[in-house]
Amino acid sequence: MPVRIAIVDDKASNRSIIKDKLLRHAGFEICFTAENGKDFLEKMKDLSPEDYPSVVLMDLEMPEMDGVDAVAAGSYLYPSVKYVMLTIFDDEEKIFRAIKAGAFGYLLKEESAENIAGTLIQMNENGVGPISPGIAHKILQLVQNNTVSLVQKKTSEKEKTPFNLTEREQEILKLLIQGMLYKEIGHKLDISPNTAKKHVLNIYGKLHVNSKAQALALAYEKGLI
Amino acid sequence: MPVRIAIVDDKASNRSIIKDKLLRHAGFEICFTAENGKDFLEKMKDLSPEDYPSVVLMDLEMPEMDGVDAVAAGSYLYPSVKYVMLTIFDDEEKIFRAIKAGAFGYLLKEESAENIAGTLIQMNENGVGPISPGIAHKILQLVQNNTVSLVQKKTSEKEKTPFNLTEREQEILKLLIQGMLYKEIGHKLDISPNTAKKHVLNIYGKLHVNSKAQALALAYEKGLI
DNA sequence: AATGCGCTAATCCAAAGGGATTATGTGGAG
DNA sequence: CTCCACATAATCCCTTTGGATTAGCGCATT
Repeated sequence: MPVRIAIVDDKASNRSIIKDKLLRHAGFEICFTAENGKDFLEKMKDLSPEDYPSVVLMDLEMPEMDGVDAVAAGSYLYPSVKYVMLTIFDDEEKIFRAIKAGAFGYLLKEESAENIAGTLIQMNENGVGPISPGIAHKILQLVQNNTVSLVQKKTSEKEKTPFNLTEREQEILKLLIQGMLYKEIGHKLDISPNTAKKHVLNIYGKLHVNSKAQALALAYEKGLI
Repeated sequence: MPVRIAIVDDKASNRSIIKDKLLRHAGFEICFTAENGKDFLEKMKDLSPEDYPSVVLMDLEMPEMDGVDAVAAGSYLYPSVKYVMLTIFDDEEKIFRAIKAGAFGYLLKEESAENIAGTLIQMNENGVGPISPGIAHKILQLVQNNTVSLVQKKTSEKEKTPFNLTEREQEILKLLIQGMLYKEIGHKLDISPNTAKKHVLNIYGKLHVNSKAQALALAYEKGLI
């Protein structure tokens, strides 16, 4: 059966360009088009469930109601529908908000202009949300830049020891990070400063660094503090 | 110029399969291969910077040192190198940790088996990290499932000069934080190591600390990185 | 009993760091 | 013009590190 598509964009020219592209391929059926988020939701309300589109291509920037809000509402009201953002913007904030709102995919127009149909077919085959490489890269950067963080760890994760540091070594790394000297560490832990030093050097080996400063930098950067 | 590639995988068969695939295309040069993270880091240590690979294809599951740790250390020690995870696993936790550790791309072996070369070429052309659709989808789900949250970075407008450090001193503090020696700082800034040292000692005075480690700790704590 | 690993400890040596001080050149503020 | 802050540079002296090595002890696995 054909894939039922809805197109939401405030520019008539965009709507028709996309529509034409899709109709050149068999297997697509344009369900309806809308000019903005509000228009989309109203048109959805008039449909009976069997007439719902299975995919909505949604522009982000629109008057009346933008794509983020439309997806937020739509993914709640019609959770069976897949919402794919199709926009020229790659602003991190927008990407993040759209995804949080429930977007199933996120395509940059220029990246996929020639390939919307192919992308949608692929999506329909393997159930994986389409994401432009550029967007995926942006998301990856979001994660890397610590602008994003893992909130919950699910199961009782065995909390892997970073770099195979032993407990003692982690303990000593913590003191190292506080700027303590070997002798101070030794005194603090009631061991010889020589031993403290030995541990520290062992840590260097595991971290593949060769100075306190490098160890600290690595520890901070990788968050194994 | 050819793209210099290193391959890190514990299975010799995998290494040669990947190697063969790449060598069938012009424009790739296999820099070296390694059996695990430790092996990789050791081989890197023996290279001069001009011999560094520009891309490292890294398996995730390896004995001795796994891909996450290797990338964590590698992305710190050799930040110019791009690390692409190439694995059969798509566990969310692993994806997240690998990305946090500094992975530039993340490919599923089965998805890209026929297409590693193409993916790498694309990456080299547009500077965008390669990510398998399946992985991108997983990341998107991570964001959606509230397992991840946006951490608002607060950017203070006032741009306070921390601790009355001069511009030069801040510049030097940054290098200090990267774990550089006096002589390295001196070389980097084209000044005498003695001068570098003088600056560092002046910084200590202003920060009221008396060692690199303490300075770093304070710098990180106060966020004047 | 033997093996392996982690924690403890020590020693020697060379390199780097920390502290104090002195000195020169420059540019801006008074 | 002079004063002062800053960047530059050097020297002396002592402490701290980093690297390599050796070794005993306890504990768990085999």
